Amino acid sequence: MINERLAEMIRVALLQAQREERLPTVEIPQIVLERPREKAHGDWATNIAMVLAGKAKMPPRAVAQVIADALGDDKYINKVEIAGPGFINFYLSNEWLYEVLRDIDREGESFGHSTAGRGERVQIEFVSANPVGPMHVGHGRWAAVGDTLANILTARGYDVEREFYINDFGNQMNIFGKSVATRYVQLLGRDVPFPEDGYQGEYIRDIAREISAAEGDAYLDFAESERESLFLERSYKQVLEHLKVTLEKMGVVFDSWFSERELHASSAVDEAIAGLRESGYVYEEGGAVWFKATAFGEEKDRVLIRANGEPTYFAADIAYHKNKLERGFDRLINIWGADHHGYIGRMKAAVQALGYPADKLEIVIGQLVNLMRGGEPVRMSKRTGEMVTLDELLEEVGRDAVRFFFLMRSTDSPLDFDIELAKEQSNENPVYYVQYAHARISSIVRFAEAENIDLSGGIDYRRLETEPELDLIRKLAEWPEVLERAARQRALHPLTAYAQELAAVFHFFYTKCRVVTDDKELSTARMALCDATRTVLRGVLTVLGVAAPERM
RNA sequence: GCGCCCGUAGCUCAGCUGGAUAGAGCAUCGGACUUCUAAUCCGAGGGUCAUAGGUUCGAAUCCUAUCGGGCGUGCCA
Repeated sequence: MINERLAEMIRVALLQAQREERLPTVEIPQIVLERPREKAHGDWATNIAMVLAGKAKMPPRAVAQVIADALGDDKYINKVEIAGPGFINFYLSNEWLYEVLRDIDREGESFGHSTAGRGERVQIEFVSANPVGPMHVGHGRWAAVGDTLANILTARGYDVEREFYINDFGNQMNIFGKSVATRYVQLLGRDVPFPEDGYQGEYIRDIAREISAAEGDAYLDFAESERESLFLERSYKQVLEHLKVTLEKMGVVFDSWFSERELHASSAVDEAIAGLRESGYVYEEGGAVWFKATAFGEEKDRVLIRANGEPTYFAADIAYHKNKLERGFDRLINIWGADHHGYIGRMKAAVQALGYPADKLEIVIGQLVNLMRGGEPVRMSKRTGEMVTLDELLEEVGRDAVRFFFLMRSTDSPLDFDIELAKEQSNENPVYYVQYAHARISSIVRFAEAENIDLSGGIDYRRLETEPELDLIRKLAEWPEVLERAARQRALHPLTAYAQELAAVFHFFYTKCRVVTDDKELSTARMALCDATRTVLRGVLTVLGVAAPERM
């Protein structure tokens, strides 16, 4: 990228200046290039002169002057300027901008992608909702975040796998079976109390109703425990299928579904504990089996097997992570809700106890979604029965807006999602703003083609020379940097921000520059610019999982 | 109590490893369609960056303290 090229030029200039003794021979720090906020300050700027001034015992501007004098000519640099307290500002030539358009034309939607990940195997585990009911809105956020993170890491050259960990073991499953069974019995007229900790949601009744509609009272005289376990299996399957359908509506497809039950069934949990015991990180106390998390700087040790002989969720999770690590991934990324953040330390401790470096496991913590309806908070608990499900949200707001909204905010800040607002605002929605830019370009391209303007006969990019045109190309040129940074920081909201910026710059260009004119050469060049913009816009929308409509 | 995250415009939020005059959207007000999509564009108002110190050429950004908010701190999952 051009900033790397500039940094290298500066480094060469510094070395030369030092050789010529115009600068004292001090160690050269990392050369940082940044985009100035003010357009008047050029395309790129560096503060290197100010950083060096102290060590060199020279005024910053004098250092800057020496560096500027030592810089060689470059066809992509128009002008170098010293400004303010000692910034060196670089103004790029239009030739460089035209080169960007050629890159986009050559690379298509993969413009901005790279091979930086070198095929490293990354597994992202996300959503992992308990299969005891429909997904709530928070799950939708993890789905969007995990899927898009997977998309951008793929674009950066990583070999990414999406996995859903099914928590289909333990107490909440039993309660689930008991809830359905009770509703079934009630439905058939028996006055039995609903379990105090049972799931209140209407969907429990729906499942019970389906069973009774299909098979009547066939299960009425079963022993309670038998009925419950039968209904549990049946309902579990149904809910799992439903999860997949909902995720598909979100545009999320998992490569792998991993069942917690399998761990227990295959004695993987016992083996994991045995392994830790061999390494000396397990002891017994008070009838329970403990993991020595304190050996890794944790505040306290954690129970693996309760005094009643039941393994904890943590024990299963250790076995799960052991399994993942043994599958040969170079890196594991888990996306967890903020309510799990106290869990990170002990999980990383466990990873180390298993003999792996702690940073092999990376946890992306996301704050939760506060669902609102007309300004009133809506409770999200599975037990209230009145929650708004992800399905309903998708139904009301639509997949594109849902995904875009979930990705718009920094993952580690809580998200207020007001359903009424999202519906009312649908025409003012940022997602429509971006999609409209795409549709508008498509319309222009259709019109231009009808006017016999085509790009196959060669394009003279030099005809693009006004500020709205050049600004648009500059914005296109940012995409690789945006993608790189988002992937590195595991942050998605810069992607939606960029999509909006690109759309805005295009809309401005549209009002200033007519594409189809009497000047065929100019029309062709502008058409090429529209085409490049559309290509990049598609690339952005693709990683976001949002549609790029041809018409609106 | 301790740990993590957070406090920026009326509202919702950006602000990258410290940089030049703190930004965007919404909302408010005022303009722009005989011409490729007005779901668009242009302009205006709106800020003690929670508070107080510190670090330095330079702080919304780093450090400390205080105030305020969220989450966690299970032999739950």
